[in-house]
Amino acid sequence: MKQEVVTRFAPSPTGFMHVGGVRTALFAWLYARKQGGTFILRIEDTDREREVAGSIEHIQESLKWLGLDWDQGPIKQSDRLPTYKTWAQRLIDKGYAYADPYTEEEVESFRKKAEEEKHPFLYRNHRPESPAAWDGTKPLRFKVPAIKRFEWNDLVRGTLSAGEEALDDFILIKSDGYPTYNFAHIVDDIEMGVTHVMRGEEFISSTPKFLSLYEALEAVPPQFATMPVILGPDGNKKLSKRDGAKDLLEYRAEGYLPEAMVNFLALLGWHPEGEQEIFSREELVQAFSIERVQKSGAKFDEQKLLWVNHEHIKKLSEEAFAKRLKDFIQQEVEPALVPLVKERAQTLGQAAQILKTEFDFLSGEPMYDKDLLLKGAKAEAADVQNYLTKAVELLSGVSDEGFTSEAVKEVVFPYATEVGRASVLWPMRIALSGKEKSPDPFTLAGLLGKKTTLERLNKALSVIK
RNA sequence: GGCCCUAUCGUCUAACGGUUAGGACGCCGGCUUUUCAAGCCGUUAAUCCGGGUUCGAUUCCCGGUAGGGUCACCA
Repeated sequence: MKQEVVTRFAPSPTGFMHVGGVRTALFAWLYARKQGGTFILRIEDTDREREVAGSIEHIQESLKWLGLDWDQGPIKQSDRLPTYKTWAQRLIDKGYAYADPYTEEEVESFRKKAEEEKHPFLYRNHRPESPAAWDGTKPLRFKVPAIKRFEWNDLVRGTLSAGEEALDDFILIKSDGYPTYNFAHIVDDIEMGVTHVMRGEEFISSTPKFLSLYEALEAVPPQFATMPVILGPDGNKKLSKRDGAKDLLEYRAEGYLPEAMVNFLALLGWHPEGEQEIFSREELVQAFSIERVQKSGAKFDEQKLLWVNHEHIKKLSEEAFAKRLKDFIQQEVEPALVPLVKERAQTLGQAAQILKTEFDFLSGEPMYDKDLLLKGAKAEAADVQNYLTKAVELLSGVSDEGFTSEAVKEVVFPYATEVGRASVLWPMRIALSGKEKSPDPFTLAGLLGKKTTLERLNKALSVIK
């Protein structure tokens, strides 16, 4: 009988969605979807101090943006306190849990001493001989049943192991009545039937504790798949908020496409067979496999993210891109400009910027600068004047209705080629756009129409004089 | 300090004992109907070091080195 795959994403509500967490969520989601399994969203809100209001909405919005839908949840651990108490009681009954008799200060002094002696701190060295019954005012600690070496399989790393030092009597229930992560996540994974746990490297060293707890609870542990870390752009440090890591939704605000983000994140620490780089969400689901997840950490390279994003923009139809851009800038976009912006902008943010600063030639009255008009022209002012005059003359011969960019090109281009392209086309382009950077003069003329085109050319002529 | 993990171009990665070590991003250069963008073509660039095993190691083993993780009433 094949067991159905169940994965989960279990963030804590800190108000910040870092890309590392998102990538872990993505892999868990990809695997669940690929296997036709279940993906659970669970909120690990057992630390009341760190909880930030609105986090749960923030998490859900982030996942929705990326298109990572969940089948169950959000399940809040804070709603399940009685459950953890029940499971804790089982451990107490079996003699695998006891009340911690020490004060926080006392434990702290043990820790300090161990640190000074350069030994790892192990609470179990201070295990009380006959602890009082747990009344809920003191932390409840797990009594590790057997101090031994652990070895287990990781779907990404292969066989992993740890010595006895990794085992300790950790806290199950805090003195405020809330369970710790160490306890709650295991109870939940058991109750929710989680089969595959995707998680960060930082949990490798605590795995023996988890395994020990599974044994005490007589439950079968899930499969573990350790994800590689995502590192900051400089150095080898983990990408963190402190080093300027952005919240996921900041990328949305900058105009990245969710499918591009998913594509980029999937390729950070995973690679399918073959040399394809651009994938749709569905293609990723098809191609995904845990076996091809990378072991070593990967740097988050925004340059490549930009490229991936641009590739996805290029894949969009003009209509689709126009719709996204409109939604992004919250205003209508001149249809004629859409294809021009689409090939230039790597993000919707860039598109908005280009529209505002470079492609405003349709509306505004260009300001002319003689130096700029002549800058790229490989001819004297007097010659340029002659060329433009001739261009005006040629364009006057084109009918109003037939004044398309193709028609403009047809009459101007041969002439420009004859006398020197740059000498005609550069000043013409500047005359029409007023900008050093712009689309080509034919496109501009077609967009502006005959009347405006001629007006602008004449005005430029008067400036050159 | 203990325990643990990792190691191919600057970056993301391919090559699961035999390749001129491949691709992509970026960089640089060139081409294309002027600028910018796009497009096309091309150049540069890597197996951390030392031992084994083997006819043959990027690949397997051991040891270094480097980087990282962890040792919370945080997750």
